[in-house]
Amino acid sequence: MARLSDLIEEFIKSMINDMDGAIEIQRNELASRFNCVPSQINYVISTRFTNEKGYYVESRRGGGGYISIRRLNTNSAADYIMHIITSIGDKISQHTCEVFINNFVDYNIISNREAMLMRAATSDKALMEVPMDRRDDVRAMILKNMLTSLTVI
Amino acid sequence: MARLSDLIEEFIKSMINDMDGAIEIQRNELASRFNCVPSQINYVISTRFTNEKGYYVESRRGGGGYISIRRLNTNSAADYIMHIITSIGDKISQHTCEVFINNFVDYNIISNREAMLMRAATSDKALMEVPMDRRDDVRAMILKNMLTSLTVI
DNA sequence: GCGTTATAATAGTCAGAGATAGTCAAATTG
DNA sequence: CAATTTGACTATCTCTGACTATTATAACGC
Repeated sequence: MARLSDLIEEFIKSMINDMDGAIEIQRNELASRFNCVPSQINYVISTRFTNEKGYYVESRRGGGGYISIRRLNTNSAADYIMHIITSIGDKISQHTCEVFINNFVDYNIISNREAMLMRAATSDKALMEVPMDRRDDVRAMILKNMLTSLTVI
Repeated sequence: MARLSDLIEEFIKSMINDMDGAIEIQRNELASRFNCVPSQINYVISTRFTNEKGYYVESRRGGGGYISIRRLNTNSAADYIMHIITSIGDKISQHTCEVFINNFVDYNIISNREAMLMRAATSDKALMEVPMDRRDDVRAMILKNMLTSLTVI
């Protein structure tokens, strides 16, 4: 049986996605949407939207009160990636490409496995079929495309 | 006379088969189906669904709790990938490529993020710089290279 | 008008009840 | 004896509700 807390968590997360990383909700409104007591919302927030999980929560009581939830890091990771994408020109060598990829691993933006996939896709070995003088162009496109896919979440 | 534990083991295994390698059960429900105490389920799991025997078990207590059992792909994942690699010819269309990638996700061989990276690297968009009549060759090489990298880990 | 005091509208806390699963050792079986 | 079965006790997660805390706004007294 699906837990109510999980449903609420999902709902909030998709709201956050829709709203580009930050939302402001009203506890009672959300509770009544899910037919639960308001304190259940606190439970969900305190167990699922913690700091360690990358969220920052603020709230205010009284008339016009609210709970705001912001997703941390994710956006700055996306920003960082976007920055790198724009800094990559029309061409990139295999070596420079690897430097970038290693940086992403260092910054915890991608996992080791993901790094291996990216290296594999941009290696000279993979681009053997492409004439040498066009390889760095193709590589740049592939790398940019992969990076862009990461910013979509 | 067949021991109860063996019956439960068989039951779980056939469920896993029916469900393509992964199930989620409720301890109490299963116990009452076999008219035994709940802890018997733990016994069966700890003696028959161990890591060495190729299973991965997770559980959660509390309301809506569950026990999930997954059959590991261990070496067969690498075997499966190698098999796919050899079955990919010198050319592959974007569409066929995506079918493969989606299958890998379904078989838990790659994560969703990894799938996105692979799609991004093999899309026509990424290969724009490559002349149309060479694209499927380059794509095949990139895909094979990425797949090979996965077997190394 | 201005400061003070209710009132209403929020959100927070915490402890207890309910719903699961885990552990371990004694009893049983074959 | 080794494997299985059982059950009492424990651990963990979820849900609920009573009580508390905070804030905005309206009402009041001067």
